[in-house]
Amino acid sequence: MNSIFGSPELLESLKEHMQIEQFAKGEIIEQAGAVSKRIILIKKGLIRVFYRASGKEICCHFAKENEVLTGIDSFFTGKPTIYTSQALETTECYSLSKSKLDWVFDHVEGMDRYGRIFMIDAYSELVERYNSIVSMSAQERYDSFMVNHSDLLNRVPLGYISSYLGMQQETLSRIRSRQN
Amino acid sequence: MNSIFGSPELLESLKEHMQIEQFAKGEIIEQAGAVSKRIILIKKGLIRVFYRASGKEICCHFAKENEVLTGIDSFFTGKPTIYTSQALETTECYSLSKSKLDWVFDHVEGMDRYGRIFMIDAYSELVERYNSIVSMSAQERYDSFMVNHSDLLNRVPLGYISSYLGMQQETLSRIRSRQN
DNA sequence: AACCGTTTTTGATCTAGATCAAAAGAAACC
DNA sequence: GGTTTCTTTTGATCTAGATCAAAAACGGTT
Repeated sequence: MNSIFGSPELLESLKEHMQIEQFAKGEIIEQAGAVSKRIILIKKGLIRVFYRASGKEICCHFAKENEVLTGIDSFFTGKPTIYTSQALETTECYSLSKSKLDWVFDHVEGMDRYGRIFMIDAYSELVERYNSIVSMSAQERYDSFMVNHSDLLNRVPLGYISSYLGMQQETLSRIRSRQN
Repeated sequence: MNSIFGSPELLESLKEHMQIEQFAKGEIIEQAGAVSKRIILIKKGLIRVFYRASGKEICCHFAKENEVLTGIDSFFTGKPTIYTSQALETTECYSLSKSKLDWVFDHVEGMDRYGRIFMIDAYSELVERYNSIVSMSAQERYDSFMVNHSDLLNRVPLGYISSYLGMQQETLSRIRSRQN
């Protein structure tokens, strides 16, 4: 999921143009309403991405070390994002500004292709989440989360995970307890 | 949603390399399990895309005239698709084989960029559907479908629409009747 | 260790939408 | 026009998960 930075060698050379940013636990990295202006590669830490719908915060993504984070809806389209991202732990990132990335897209051979492939990956991931919510029960969604992201269970408050899984916190708690 | 073919001029020149294909009502265009081998631009008609989950057919997409259809999961990755596409009306298409499109990606300047943008559009659309299923009631999903796709209501059997909207056919029927 | 705020669990009740079943309408076919 | 088959509607019942409410558990802080 970090193929947007192309090959490992390309990533190394891009790092020269990237800034290191630090975020404290709880700090807002990007606020809903703004235009996403940087792409982030997480070195260490954990971020949640959420949006508001009918008065509630809905968590739609977690990103941890070695993963790439960007408001795809906004970063590539230039429209204001509906997503807020927040550090859940002390987090250290490499960040690349949009203007620099645009420069890279325009000047580095093959970069558009990496971008296209990055989007295909993101799309496939979303398709899976969509299907899981349409055709799986709360229990099944929890099971599948445990298979793919069991490490997050101890790093993320339950309420964020439950909203990510599309259920109430109480429901998740009950599922978890009847599991032993 | 047909930006994958680039500019209107590019589309015109691509049409020379495309075949015209006809499908009868009910005909299967691409079967689940196969590798998607062509991209289709619909000239006239209507197609549904569905997959099987827990014994049921779930409709995940409709495509009509002037829209582009491809198994994104398979066409770009080369893996077998889980989707079946079927003509719901007599349908006429332009079709471009994967090998030709790959050639285009390799030889036509700027094509990867169109591909990337096509993916961004597809992604945005999916995000909206995902959010609607997570945070909207059956009634609200129906309302929003009516705003965006009211024309399909008379062209598509109710059962396909209900599965597209993530509800039972009976539920959709009831919603529709209490509307007057 | 006692206090306070946050997170998680447990209990009781409610409801949107599923499921099961059958009737009513439409189309398609001879 | 009547019979068969497919589609939609209507009715009765059931259930997963939501909601409301309160108790327990878990940190931090002083």
